[in-house]
Amino acid sequence: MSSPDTKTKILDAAEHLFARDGYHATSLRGITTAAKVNLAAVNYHFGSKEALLEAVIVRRLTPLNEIRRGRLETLLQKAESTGELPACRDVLRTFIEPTLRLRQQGSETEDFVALIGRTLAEPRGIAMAIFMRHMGPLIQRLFHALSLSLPDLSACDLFWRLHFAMGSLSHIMRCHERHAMEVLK
Amino acid sequence: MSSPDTKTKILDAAEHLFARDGYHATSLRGITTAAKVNLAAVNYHFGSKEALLEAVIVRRLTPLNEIRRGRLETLLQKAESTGELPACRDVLRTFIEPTLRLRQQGSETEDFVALIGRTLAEPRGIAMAIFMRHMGPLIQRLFHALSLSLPDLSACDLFWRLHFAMGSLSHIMRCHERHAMEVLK
DNA sequence: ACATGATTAAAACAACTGTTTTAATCATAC
DNA sequence: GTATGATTAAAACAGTTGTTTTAATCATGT
Repeated sequence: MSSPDTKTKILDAAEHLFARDGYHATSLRGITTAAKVNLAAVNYHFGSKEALLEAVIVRRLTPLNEIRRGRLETLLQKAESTGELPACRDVLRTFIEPTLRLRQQGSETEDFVALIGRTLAEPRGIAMAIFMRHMGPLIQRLFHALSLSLPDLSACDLFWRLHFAMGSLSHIMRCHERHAMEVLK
Repeated sequence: MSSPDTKTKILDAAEHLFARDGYHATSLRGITTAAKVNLAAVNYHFGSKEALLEAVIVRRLTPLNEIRRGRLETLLQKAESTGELPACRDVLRTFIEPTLRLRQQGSETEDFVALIGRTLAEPRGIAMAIFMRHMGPLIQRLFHALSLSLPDLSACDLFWRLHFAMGSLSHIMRCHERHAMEVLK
């Protein structure tokens, strides 16, 4: 059990503290001491505090989005081949289930889920800009799939429904309890 | 139109900036320059930054809770006098409607609503401690009223339902329409 | 007009912030 | 072993933070 390398130690500590206290309330010194790492290591390996936040988010968001995109595309292909409309419920599942499954994998990823939930709750924060930069295309694809599954719904109405669904998801993500899965069901 | 006094100017500016950027991302210098007031005025009138946050919250939360408590008690009395159970929907109304009505009153109170919504989304933040200090008794009373309206529900289940209802309310409070559009592009 | 207390103004305070710099240490290849 | 580049360590940097201090100004009552 060799100690993980500096970069990972920083990412883990930052993920935990950003999720617990928020970006601005967390200092680099707090992160580096928690990670048992020299202060300058953050700027050496990541460049800046904001770049560290982006690295924390990207580390887990990229593979997560890959899973979501894969499930969404197969669902769309299946719908197209059978000529039927994709079910709205199934479309949302491709997005939400991988997220909640991530939390069950361990307490590390639990911090990440809480961080994202927190990010969604701060519309104009730094984290939100980073988040949207890596979520934009997938959200557009999700919106497209939903508009297929609900052809009679206006784009405006669909926007608001998706908006509220995201609000509920962010709430579930912030409050990590086992009941979350049952609620979706 | 005489300019409002220093205390009010500070409260207004702080309310706006706390709601927009969050507690930690807002500096006293940012507040005092926005309020066109000397820097030391904050510590003179309020004592500290945290006490200012509490004053910002209390200013609107106290009268709001007074309305909520009044509506809740009259509802409970009416139920007791008629011997019927209070309707769950009506109980929640006493809590939620005054909140949403506050937002319609103007852009000032809109900031406050956003601030509270933001507070509810940060479970362990400074604002949450202040918030709960002034909400505790009323929430207990609300929980009691809800347990009356849903007598067959276990306390545990009721807790979780109320928990999710609060999550939805906080989401609604956080997102005025203009912010919402940006989030989902 | 004057005295008294409340308020404002400007400056300084120490502590902390993210970042940079400079040296020391490490690993690795020759 | 020695040279080379990557990593770590310690210190210093300039800027900002919340808070205090000191003096000036204001308002108010007699």
